[in-house]
Amino acid sequence: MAKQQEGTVDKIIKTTQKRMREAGFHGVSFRDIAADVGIKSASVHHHFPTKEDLGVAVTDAYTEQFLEALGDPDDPTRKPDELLKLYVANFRRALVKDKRMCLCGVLASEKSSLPNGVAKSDQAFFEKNIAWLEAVLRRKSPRMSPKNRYAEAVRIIATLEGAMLVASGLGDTATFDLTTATLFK
Amino acid sequence: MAKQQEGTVDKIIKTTQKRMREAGFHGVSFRDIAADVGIKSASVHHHFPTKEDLGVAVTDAYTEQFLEALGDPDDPTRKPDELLKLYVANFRRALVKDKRMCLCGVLASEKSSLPNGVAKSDQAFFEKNIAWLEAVLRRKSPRMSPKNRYAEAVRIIATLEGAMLVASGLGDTATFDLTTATLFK
DNA sequence: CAAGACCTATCTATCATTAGAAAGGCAAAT
DNA sequence: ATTTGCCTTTCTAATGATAGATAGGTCTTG
Repeated sequence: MAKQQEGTVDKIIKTTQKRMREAGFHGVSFRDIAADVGIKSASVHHHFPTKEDLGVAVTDAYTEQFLEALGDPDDPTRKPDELLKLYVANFRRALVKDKRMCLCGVLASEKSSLPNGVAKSDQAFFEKNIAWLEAVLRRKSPRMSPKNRYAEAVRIIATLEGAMLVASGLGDTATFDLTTATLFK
Repeated sequence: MAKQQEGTVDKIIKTTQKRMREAGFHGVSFRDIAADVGIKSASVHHHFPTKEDLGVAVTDAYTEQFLEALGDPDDPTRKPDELLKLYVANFRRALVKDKRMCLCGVLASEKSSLPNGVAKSDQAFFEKNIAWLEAVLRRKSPRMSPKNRYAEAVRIIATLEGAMLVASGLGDTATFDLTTATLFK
């Protein structure tokens, strides 16, 4: 049976993302992924020869999907404050709806043990998020210095990642709202 | 040769902590730990029969050591503001000096895949930290409501864990200072 | 028929875990 | 003081399960 399942690659990426957000890079195996998708592990290797390849693909897809949901930070039809609220809502959804940490947060916590390519893709997630936030802040507070803008952008993403982490550690997603309530003021 | 090495258990715990902070629970093996300590993996099992046992011991030891470094939050000879600065410094040291994430932050990010005992010990770390912060805040701002005190305590630890995570993701420890600079005001 | 997707089958390495033996320390019994 | 025996620690050796990865075949589609 060699049906070229239209979405096998997508299924693999989606399943891997889910599992890696639960167990980290080292807590996921080709066999588990294959079983979820309904194929054999050799078939996963056909699409992603090495685990590093798979990790990079999953991380990049996650980043792309995340940024796509945010949209253009310079879109003149949306106010900076709305965009920042959207940003928080995006993280909130990842935690409350998916019941899972941010993939790139999980990977960041085990970064020094990741294959090079995965570590690089993970870093790109943070850099792109910071760039998006800086763009919004440039519109919101044009007089803020670039240095302070960068610091504020980092502070926002750090607070959100931290809120997810602690909510996860406490096993209580309500903690996220408690933490992020005072993010902007 | 059956020399009862005085500190074998301590060495195992220390080595495991170091490795788990780099690679997470699933990224660590009995063999690696044994090799670091200079014994065989069977000997590690003698002290910690299962990986869950080892994980619990390491997490509890980390928590105890962490809280010990903080000291009594109600010590009248130390001002609340000093204690909060000490708290930040404690996290900073973990990141900058050890060049590693907080152990319990790493474990929190893969919590849903942890053995029950480890997940429980990890949660205890956060609860005890929050209790310590609440105690300090009770002295610093006696008129603050218990609910707000809790929220503020969670916000503090979340910001610190998030700052570590993002600093790790960016591969730049300076990010930690940038993020935590405006923690109190 | 050529290419892509998936398979069976297998490899080697590593995983956590266990059984059983050797070796040394310690203390009661001699 | 020496012997006896237990306790702890560590070892060798092996278990079955699982890891990532590969070779080569089969089927389907274009």
